[in-house]
Amino acid sequence: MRVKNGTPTLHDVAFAANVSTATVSRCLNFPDKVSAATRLKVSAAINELGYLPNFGAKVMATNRTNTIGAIIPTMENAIFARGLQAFQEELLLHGFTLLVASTSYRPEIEQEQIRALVARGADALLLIGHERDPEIYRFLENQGVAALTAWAYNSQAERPSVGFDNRAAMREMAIKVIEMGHRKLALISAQRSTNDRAQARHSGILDAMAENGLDPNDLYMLETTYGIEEGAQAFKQVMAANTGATAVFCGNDVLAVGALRSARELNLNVPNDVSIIGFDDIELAQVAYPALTTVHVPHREMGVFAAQALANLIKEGIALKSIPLKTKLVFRDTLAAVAP
Amino acid sequence: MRVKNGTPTLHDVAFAANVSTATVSRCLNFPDKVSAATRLKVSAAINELGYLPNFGAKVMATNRTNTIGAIIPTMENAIFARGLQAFQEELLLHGFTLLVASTSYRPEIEQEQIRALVARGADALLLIGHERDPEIYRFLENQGVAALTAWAYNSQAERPSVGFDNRAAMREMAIKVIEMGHRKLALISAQRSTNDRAQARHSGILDAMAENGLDPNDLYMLETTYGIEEGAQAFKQVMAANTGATAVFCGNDVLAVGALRSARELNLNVPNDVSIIGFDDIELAQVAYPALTTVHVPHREMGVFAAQALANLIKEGIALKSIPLKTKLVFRDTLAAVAP
DNA sequence: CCGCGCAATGTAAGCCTTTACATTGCTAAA
DNA sequence: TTTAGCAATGTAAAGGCTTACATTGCGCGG
Repeated sequence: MRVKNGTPTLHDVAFAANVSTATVSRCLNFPDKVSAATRLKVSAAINELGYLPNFGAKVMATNRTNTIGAIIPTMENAIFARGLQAFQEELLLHGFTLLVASTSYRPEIEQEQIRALVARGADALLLIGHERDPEIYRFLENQGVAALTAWAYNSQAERPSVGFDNRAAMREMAIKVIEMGHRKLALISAQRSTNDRAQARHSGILDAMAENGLDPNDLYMLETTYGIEEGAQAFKQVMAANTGATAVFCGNDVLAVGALRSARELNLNVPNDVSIIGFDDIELAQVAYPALTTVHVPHREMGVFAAQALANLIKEGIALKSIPLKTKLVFRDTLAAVAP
Repeated sequence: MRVKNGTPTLHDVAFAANVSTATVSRCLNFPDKVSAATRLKVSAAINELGYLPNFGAKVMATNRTNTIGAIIPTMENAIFARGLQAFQEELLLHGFTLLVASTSYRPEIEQEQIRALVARGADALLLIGHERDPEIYRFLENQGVAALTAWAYNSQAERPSVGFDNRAAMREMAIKVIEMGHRKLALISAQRSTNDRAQARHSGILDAMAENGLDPNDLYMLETTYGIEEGAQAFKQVMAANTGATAVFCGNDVLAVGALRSARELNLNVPNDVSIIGFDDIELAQVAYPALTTVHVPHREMGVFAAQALANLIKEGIALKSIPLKTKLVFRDTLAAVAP
């Protein structure tokens, strides 16, 4: 008997099982279209030969990779890592594999990455936030690749998204803070120009101020990049500015934890001298000392819903639709009523 | 002029540019094998048609996806998220895309995932730790898919790996601890049966004890799963056991942070009543209060080296070889000399 | 002015599956 | 017994790229 050299193909299996390639293919993809006897013969042959379908050929024939791409700023940020992990787990349940790319928060890079993942055959994409060059949406449409936005929800947005209303969430927190007697507020924000979540959170505070008789122009705002160190620096600047702020909002928990550290270094008591408020409720928030008051975001849920929506789209053709998720205020130890 | 309906193919581009498909292909893959004039014509045609190479066809023809798979326990663990992020960034520089799968620390699932990623056309794989059914290595070999192990380095291991010597690192830390007068030690470890890193760290402590006249049998050890809460529980058990331990090692920073919380709840002063030592040096370690003494692991470096090694293997055929990385003890505020 | 050698380009086979359509061989109704 | 209908299986085309090999045409040394 002649020994084949390369990896076995469908043909080899068909030959070994004494059936046609079509039958083998059916065994693999639609087992109940094949009689039990043949199925047995075929699987025996497959096992014996150690056959594994050729990925490229399969893609070529079906025009489908069963792969979904996600493009996030960075996995080092726990809020993305957590959501992405849930996304991946759910994807697996539906038979999809996850392709990951990251942008380091740089929009130009996101474009490149979108093209790269489409070129790599992603059946659909998960993106973060709405802010994006319209041209890239045209590109996706031309290529027939669906995209779902996550980590943000905006009822006005025309594109489907799974997420929460950053503006409403921050507004809710700000209202509480103002109710506790704080009149002078500050915000340490992420870069708003390239981050619609940061923009929305900022707007939320402004909303709350306006609704409660404070002048939104009085909000002392400062932008910085992501990181504990950056938050620490920013907090020092806020204090140095002598605005009399009694509550410092931070665009995310990481910045807040940095602020907390600076407060300790400046010998400021949190929350008695100054309140610090985070956003996201990642692990850090509980571990920080004092434990951080923050806005809880259902990251895992978001990942799961996103995966389900995308899987349903690809497998069943069910159109994407937006799914709003609820945030929750978490009061821990860094927010206190202002001293009378 | 007839308008084509579907997405444009190489043929269409060739026709539009009035050259052969081979020339277009060369333009894309070996631009300097083509004259400047043709290159121009061709790129004009590509732009006009909005041509994007068909992924499946390309894979089929080259038998290469330019995709590398990584299988990690979970992205929610910062040590993997950070390394994976660096891995992905470096991969991108070399023109590869990252496919991610996770195992939730379950070995059976890892097997499945390895097969899944190979079936999805991964050109090579990144795996965590050495512990693994030999059969799966045979499978990888048969499929011609290389695998590199990371997050662990073991000079005796026969497979190539990029990582650090967990045993030596923990031993070094334990020696310091013992030098500071600690005689009763405890360890809160991750599950050793499925985690060779946890095993190695345990052995490292045993080594240090034996070398310093302590009886290794006196180490009070307790295994638990990953999580702050789990660490907190475990710490309470350690204290309840009344072993008189003055230094509690933790298999990782997350467990250590949990232990720290429990210590606070038990009104134990860290480090005066009890020292707590972590491992990994993730962000949490600096943020914890008191800041955690721990072993710093170069996660990003590890990811970068792993990506380089794999890229070199696939593109240049340079064989993988093991790369040992250095850890560093980081002394912060949770370790103190034992009171005389 | 000839012809060699080389750079540029073209031709066409091959990569492996899926699947529309064709065929076969039954069962069961008439 | 005949045959319609159906389940099981087979045949072969299609899918779009890369690349070995063939061809063309030009420059340059002799």
